[in-house]
Amino acid sequence: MDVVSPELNILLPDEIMDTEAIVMDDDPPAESPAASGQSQPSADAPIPMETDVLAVPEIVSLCSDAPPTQRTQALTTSITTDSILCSTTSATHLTSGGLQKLSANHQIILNKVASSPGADTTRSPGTTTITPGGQKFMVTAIGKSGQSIVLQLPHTGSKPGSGQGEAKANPQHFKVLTIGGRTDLKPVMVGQAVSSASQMSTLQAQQLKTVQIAKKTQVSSAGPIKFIITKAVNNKGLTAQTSVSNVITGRVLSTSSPVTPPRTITLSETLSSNSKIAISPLKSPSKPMKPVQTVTVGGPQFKTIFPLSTSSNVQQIQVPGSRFHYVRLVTATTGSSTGQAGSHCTNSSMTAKPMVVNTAQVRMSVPIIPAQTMKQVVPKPLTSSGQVLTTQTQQRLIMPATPLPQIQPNLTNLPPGTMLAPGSGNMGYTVLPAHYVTQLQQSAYVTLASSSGFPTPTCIQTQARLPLNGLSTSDAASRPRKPCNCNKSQCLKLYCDCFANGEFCQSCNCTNCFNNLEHETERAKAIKACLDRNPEAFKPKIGKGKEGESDRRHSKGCNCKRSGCLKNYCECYEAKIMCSSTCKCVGCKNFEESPERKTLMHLADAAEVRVQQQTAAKTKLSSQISDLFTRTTPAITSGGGRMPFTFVTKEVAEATCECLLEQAEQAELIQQPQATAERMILEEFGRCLMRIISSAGKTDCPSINC
DNA sequence: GAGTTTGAAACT
DNA sequence: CAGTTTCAAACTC
Repeated sequence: MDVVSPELNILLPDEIMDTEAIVMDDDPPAESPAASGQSQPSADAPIPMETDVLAVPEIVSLCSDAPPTQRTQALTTSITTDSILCSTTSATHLTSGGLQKLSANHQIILNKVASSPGADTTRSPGTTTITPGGQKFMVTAIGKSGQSIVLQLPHTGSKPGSGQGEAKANPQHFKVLTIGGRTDLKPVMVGQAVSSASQMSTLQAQQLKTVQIAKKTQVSSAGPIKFIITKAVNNKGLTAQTSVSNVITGRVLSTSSPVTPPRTITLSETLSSNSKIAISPLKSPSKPMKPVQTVTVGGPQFKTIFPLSTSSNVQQIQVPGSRFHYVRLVTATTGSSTGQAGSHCTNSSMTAKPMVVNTAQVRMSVPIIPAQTMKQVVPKPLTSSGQVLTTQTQQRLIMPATPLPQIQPNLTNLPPGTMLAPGSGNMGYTVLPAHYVTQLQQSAYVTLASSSGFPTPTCIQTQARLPLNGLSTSDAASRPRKPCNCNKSQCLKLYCDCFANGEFCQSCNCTNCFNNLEHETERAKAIKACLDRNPEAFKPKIGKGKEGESDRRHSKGCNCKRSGCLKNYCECYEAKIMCSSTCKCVGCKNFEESPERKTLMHLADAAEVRVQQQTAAKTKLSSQISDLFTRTTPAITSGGGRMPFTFVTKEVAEATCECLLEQAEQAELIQQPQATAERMILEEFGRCLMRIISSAGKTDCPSINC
């Protein structure tokens, strides 16, 4: 997968440097006559915006692809807010047409049409459509209390051959669409989808697809509408959810009149079978959100890329108990400010939820940090005045529209999972390590799961990682990160293992460390410098060898001269691989038939065996000691007994010594050899011990009689 | 723990 | 590209 999909790039040129969001409503004219009445793009505003409150109820409809006779129930709700923020994680390429099918099995077209009640919500161009077979779509309005919208897709027969089998495998496949900013997400089920709250548990257990649209209280009609749809799509349950998610930000058409053109939000994507979508409200009306603007681009390198931000809108966040730095990404805004940085994301249950998408084609990940769970350490103002703007937030764009000559050519060479976040540096990006993403996601999941009243079974997910310098994903994830000890490199050169592995320094012993978010500018520059020197600087050094060769081999090969490639100085040896033809080492002994290597291996094996034996012995000894202590404890507690050392009193010791001396005198008296004398003494000592032990539990003061 | 060795990375 | 320097990890004592 391309880092920047061509479809996405189509949208980028006008977006890259401004704060406009991606329009998600421009269906192809041929297919969307309903959308033809939308705000017409202009030179100044190529992307229609929707900013005004609708005076007329809007119809949010979800229609299936089924024939008109199988129309989806359309629920009507009055939407009082003008902007919608959604975030979506998906493998979808957002096209200008707003639709790109990746699979026929799961297609979701979410369409919001501003029209009077009763407007035709059937499957017509520009209407929301969900077409997985037998899936139900639940829409919940959270912008207004009690205005939950539940849309249910009729359990129509799936299109022949388009995932029908999958639909059968998961006959109850729900999708929840929530509109508004209400925090207490309690979807109301209508129709045959789910009729009671008690059924939500069932819903959770099943494949749940939730599309939740957070609506912002309408403050102004001038600003662009934020529209982020967040969807987490899992593949085949909760296990092995290696995925990448994509957040697509866009705008809703702006309407300034009650008689507005149809407002259409079209989100199209293809979901894998058994996929799940977890959508979250991103803000509440009372607390304007900070749009977490993230764009993830997945691919072989599992990149997560955050869009360029012209302002320093990265807020560093320190999560107590976490050894990772977190960063909150906040979009620049143009409206008034509240000065409440970091307090706008109010819905912890669904806000800033890392979404994981797993599709057959791409893997993307977008961690969106729940603001409430994080302690902001170094809030970075969105504006020069340090104020956080809360109105007319402008959604930034996902990916640069035009190629970034500085970064983009090297995007594929960043460390696995590298995330480019808006930064204040010259590059405008902050490269976040892969582990940050995972850790951040996991942390967010846990937080969300614990704090959310909304079902979150889909949130407990894990993210597989790509190999990290030859380590398997599990190894890379589980291995204890070795703290670095850098002094002069500021941890911004490849000397630093943390930096080289794409990690931030954390709990390291380094001095003058710049490998953290506090020095994002320097770090970004350093990364760029490294990539300039070597475009593959952050690629795993240990990769697959050529066909017929060893599975693992050093990409560059080592250059050892003195170590014989049998010490950890050698990167090949360190990676437990043998040197290959790519190595330029001298006196290499790290090859298959090398006797030195075999000897070393044997020694290593022997050492390992010894370690295991020692460990076993220690374990056994500890167990015995524990057992001994356990046996003596009852005597101590129940019989008023004493610890063993308490009855080896001074008197007892003196008596014992007297016995031993007497025994020695006797041996000397009978002129026994020294060896015999020693044996007699030791035997006497043994008898003394036996008497001490035997009398310990009987009397308070054991007597020693020779 | 201090000092040495080593080789990758960085620099020229 | 090659030689040199810098650097931090590995290693030794």
